[in-house]
Amino acid sequence: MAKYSPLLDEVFLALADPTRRSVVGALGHGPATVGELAQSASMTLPSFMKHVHRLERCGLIHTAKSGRVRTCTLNRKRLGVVESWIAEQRAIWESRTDRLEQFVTTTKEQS
Amino acid sequence: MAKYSPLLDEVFLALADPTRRSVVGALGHGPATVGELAQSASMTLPSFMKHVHRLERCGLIHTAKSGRVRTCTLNRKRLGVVESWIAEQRAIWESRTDRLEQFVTTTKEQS
DNA sequence: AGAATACTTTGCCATGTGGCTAAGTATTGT
DNA sequence: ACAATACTTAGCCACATGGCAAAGTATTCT
Repeated sequence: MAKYSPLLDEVFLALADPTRRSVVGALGHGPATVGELAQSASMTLPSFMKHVHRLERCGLIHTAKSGRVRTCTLNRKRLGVVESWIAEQRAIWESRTDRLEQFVTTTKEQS
Repeated sequence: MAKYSPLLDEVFLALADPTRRSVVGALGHGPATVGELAQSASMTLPSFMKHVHRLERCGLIHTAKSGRVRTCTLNRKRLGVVESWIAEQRAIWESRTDRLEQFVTTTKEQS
């Protein structure tokens, strides 16, 4: 359980940048083109594209090119991996496997 | 709304590393010393300390030294900033401010 | 055809990240 | 006192990240 997950690495890393979180927020309202998003981020296109690529690579967004315009859409489900991880942590906290409990349990079993 | 949050940057970045997520997972069972944690991460202490510092800096864990031993404890509440951010995103999705809705609303107002 | 648009590719650069070894410091055990 | 333990500090290194400008490509407009 709780194996190493490259996907979690990528998703958390993607969200660790204000520009990218702001893109996620913007796309929450609906799809937008790379140009529109880059402009609102006041950043050059090449720089901005790196953020788009990173978001796309970990599946947080999807992009498609039509003519010369690339449109980005949010993949809402992908945030689920973060929620799942947090839920997993909660499960650990709530499980009766902490040290004190373990001691008590073991002691009981021995009696 | 949804201003730039250095705390979110730090928390997400802290969680974007398997070693650090594993520390969070381990501390979910209860406090542990730096030495114990470093050993289970099969990493030298200096390297491991960087992870500890990063986790502490963003408030995900708290550490205290007693004698020559430093003990780490998880700050469960800190994961709340991630949950809040995701909740905020959900709120955006569910708000009626997407493009189609905005168009409809604006059009109605104009009539 | 030629110009304008919207990316895309390339290459550069400063800084950050994550690992190590070696040496230093403060506690604790004998 | 001396040795062992548990960090801590300092310094090095390879690679990743995040920004830019300049030049290239594919569409669309006139």
